[in-house]
Amino acid sequence: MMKENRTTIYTLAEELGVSVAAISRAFDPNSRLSQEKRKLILATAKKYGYKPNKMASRLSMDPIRIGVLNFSYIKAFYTEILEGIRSAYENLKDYKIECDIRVLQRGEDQMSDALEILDEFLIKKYDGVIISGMYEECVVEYVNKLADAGIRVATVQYNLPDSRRLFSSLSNYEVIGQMAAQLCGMLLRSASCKKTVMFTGNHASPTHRTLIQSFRAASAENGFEIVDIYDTQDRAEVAEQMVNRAFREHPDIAAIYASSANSLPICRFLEKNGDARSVVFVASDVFNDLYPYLEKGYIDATIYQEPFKMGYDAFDRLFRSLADAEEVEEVVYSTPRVVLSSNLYCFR
Amino acid sequence: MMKENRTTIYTLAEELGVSVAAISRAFDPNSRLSQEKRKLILATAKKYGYKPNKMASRLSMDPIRIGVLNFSYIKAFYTEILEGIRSAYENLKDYKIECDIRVLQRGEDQMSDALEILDEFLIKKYDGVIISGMYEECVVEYVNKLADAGIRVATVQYNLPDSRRLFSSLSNYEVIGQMAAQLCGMLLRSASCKKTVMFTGNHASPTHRTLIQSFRAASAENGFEIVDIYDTQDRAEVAEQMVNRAFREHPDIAAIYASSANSLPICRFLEKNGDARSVVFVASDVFNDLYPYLEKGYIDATIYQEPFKMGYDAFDRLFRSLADAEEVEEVVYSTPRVVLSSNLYCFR
DNA sequence: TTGTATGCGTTATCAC
DNA sequence: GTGATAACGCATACAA
Repeated sequence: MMKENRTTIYTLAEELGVSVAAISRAFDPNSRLSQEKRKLILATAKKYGYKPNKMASRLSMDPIRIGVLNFSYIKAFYTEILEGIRSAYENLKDYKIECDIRVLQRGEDQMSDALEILDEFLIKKYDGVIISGMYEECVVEYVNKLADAGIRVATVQYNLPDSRRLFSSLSNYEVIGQMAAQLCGMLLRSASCKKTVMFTGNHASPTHRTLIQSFRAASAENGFEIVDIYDTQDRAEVAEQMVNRAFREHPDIAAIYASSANSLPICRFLEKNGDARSVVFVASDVFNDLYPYLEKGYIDATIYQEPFKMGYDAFDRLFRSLADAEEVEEVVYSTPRVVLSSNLYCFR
Repeated sequence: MMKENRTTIYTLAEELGVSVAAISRAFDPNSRLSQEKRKLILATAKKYGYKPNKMASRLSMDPIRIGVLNFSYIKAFYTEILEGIRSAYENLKDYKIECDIRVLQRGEDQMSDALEILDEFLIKKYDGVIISGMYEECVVEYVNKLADAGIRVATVQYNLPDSRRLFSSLSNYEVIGQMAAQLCGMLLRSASCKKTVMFTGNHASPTHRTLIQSFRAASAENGFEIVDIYDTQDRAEVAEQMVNRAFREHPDIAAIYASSANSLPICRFLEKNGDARSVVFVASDVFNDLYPYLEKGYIDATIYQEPFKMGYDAFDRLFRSLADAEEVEEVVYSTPRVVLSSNLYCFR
């Protein structure tokens, strides 16, 4: 077995007749080192194909401390985001990361509790903070306080573009709206009546505003007409009322797009109405209670945001930004998936 | 700033009055250590939530050496697989991995060249080997030789279930066939004529046999009829002949499913024939030349296998199996995606 | 600015 | 079986 020829700082130091410290410093832009020496080192490093081993380097450094605040809206959805964050942490923790995860629930906990936690993260001088599920204006100020202290903030699911967060990990709602429209169009292709209604979540959230706009814009080119849009306010009772009202006001509905996870009341309505099976129905998200309706054909397709991936990406990129000083794009999007009964099996 | 309280082997060693070596050994099942001591150590480790740092441990061990052999069939597809493998390597190389990647091309290189490389991997006593794009019977023997030498073998894209490979990273062709059928059914929903033809790649490969079977099985429940299946032999000229023949033999074709990446000749045919735009067309894979046909609407949907992910998963899991002695499922599937013109943008 | 020495968390080698 | 101790590849406090 041949002796391995790994090139390390020692190899380079010897080769160039400098100290290992010099080699090490050459790769840290904040480290003082003469221009020429740095240049020389970096050049020969490239020649040897040498890259510092992040593992070994992190080993001799202070741990990176990351705080996570999850203010859950729809529980299942945010659970998946959290699982993504945890999974990324699990994959990266050998790099000496400490992770402080706090989970609050809208309804049970108050916004003030959430903001208090952000202040706690500030006091503890964490290196990075991930905020998920918060879009309210009042959060901006807290994010900026963190940023002022040199703490890098990532947001998940909501953008907070007016804050000084480092980046956001988001669903691409513009694309989702277009996909929903195209699916409706495809399913209505040879249909005679193409009247379509949309059921949204809470109109107040930026999410649904984008979805409405995008779905509406794409309706024409996909050859159908949106006759009405109903706000379910993300509450089951309201959704139930709305679906009844919709079919009363438009008895000849040909297609439905539900842009929120609040689609079960609609499913139940369709199930009760015998011939409603022929109504085209495009839903959102993937969760347990939805499965039977996809399998029975009440739902034709649902669009999945992959919240796990959103959480994973947020943690992963925040770490890389912290550890490698890697540049991060301001927004990273998850790629929405079309889920049908035929591939549902892959998601359960 | 508080002093950090990381628990390490030293913490535990001190706590239990044993040496750090003992702690280390406790986590290696092959290491000799008295039963009671091991038990005690493992118990208190759990109490402290201690897990050995894989990073630091790999640092003091010999590098893990992995050989990769890519025998490309469709170039674009295998390039993506390779990129996935490279990306996983990039993410994991801090764990002291050495990676020897060999790329051959069917047509230019011979099977014997490929097998020779496997023998070279054997002689070099690599720890793991990844084989991608090889399904022929003769490969089995070589895989088994590697396995005999204690080398763990993973295959990508083809299964080789009769060999003693450790696991395979595959597309789920059964699901893909069902998805294609459901998409055809959806697009034909209100159509009067539902005659469908299928164009496959090389019938010889296990891939297309599965796809045909799965697509055929799902056609009935999706309400359409398969009137013919044409083998394009994965060659453009043949595909061109076949599509001409298909429309000659069945002038009233309502839908087409092309299960191989060899779908461009079909696109061109449809483009030439004025009213062919109304023919339902479900294609396979995502690559540059396909974009315009999706955008113009000749292709309604294409099913993407995410070869990048297949390569990534293969490398990632092989490493974990090697480094952590983690159990690996025998088969890991990528999750096929539905790509439409509306979300095509996410893939280019 | 530059070099020396030490530590990071773990395994391997060698003694006992 | 068990315990010291030298690596592993790198960053940094400290000294020069």
